Amino acid sequence: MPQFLPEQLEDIRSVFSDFLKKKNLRQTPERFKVFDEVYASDDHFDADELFVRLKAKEINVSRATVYNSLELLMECNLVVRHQFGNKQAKYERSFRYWQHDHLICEDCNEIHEFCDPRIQAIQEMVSEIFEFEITHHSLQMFGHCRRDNCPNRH
Amino acid sequence: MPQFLPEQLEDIRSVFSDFLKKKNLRQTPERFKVFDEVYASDDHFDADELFVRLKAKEINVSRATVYNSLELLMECNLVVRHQFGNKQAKYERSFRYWQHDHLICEDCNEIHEFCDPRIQAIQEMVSEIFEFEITHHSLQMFGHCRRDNCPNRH
DNA sequence: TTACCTGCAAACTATTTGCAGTACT
DNA sequence: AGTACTGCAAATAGTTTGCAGGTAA
Repeated sequence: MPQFLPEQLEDIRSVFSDFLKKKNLRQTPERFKVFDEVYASDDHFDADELFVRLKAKEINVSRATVYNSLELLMECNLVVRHQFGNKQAKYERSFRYWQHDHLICEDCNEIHEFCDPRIQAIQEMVSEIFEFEITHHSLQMFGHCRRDNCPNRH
Repeated sequence: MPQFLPEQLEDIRSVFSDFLKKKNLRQTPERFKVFDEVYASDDHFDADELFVRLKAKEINVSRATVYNSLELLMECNLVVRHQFGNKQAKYERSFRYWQHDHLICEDCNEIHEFCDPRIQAIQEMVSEIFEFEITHHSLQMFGHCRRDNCPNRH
């Protein structure tokens, strides 16, 4: 996932800001601290990781507020949540980074991203056959990477 | 998913039985009660649902044993577990019913199954590109069905 | 000023674990 | 007979909720 330039970040920040305004929600510093931390990271993280990262920077935002803010960021499509099979949800920023799926090594939990247009085609076909309006999908492939230093290597 | 004939069921039951024997695990009545209930149902259920179904038939098996037995049934490929985004896992029987994916209505939670060979092709390509040995995948499509009586219809 | 928001801790939900007694093999 | 298994209840993990202040608008 690419890193954003400062001015792009400013634009994305205002997407969040506008969303809050439109919904008559408050622009609290905590919400923007969560936003900043999310958009400073370019990986997949869980809610607690985000909480810890903030704490490490001596930014004190409660866990409850982290969850609340992630929820809002998901509502305005700046964050997506994934359920990779473990019990805790993983999040990632998603501004202009819609369609991609995940490949996960079950030995070292490394996550790779891929994108294949055939998935879109399958989606359209399934949509037609079942007469569904499909809004999104979730595809993960699991297996074993072949890195030499992968722990518990298969 | 098809229902099984009594003699097929007997064969599948012996797959479980043989598995337990090979692993030096005990053939307890509780384990077979769980097996029977799983193979009597042709839908997607969670652990608690199975527990309740057994209870309704006055078959008393503890929740802990339900989880334990489902784990064993997964080990011998008679059951698969799915994480559909909600926090509780869904299970379904999987004897000779390997490759299929799921389409889920977010309004009524109805689950449909589909199968598309292109997914296999994508899997092979991803496997090659990332040098992974892919063991399995998990694909769900989410959306809105168009049934008239779908609650909270979109 | 006035709700909405935050932080805290308690509640909750799904699942796992520890332990004493039970029952396969 | 011996040890794995069961049921129960308590522990755990991730997330949500209730409530008493705090604060954006």
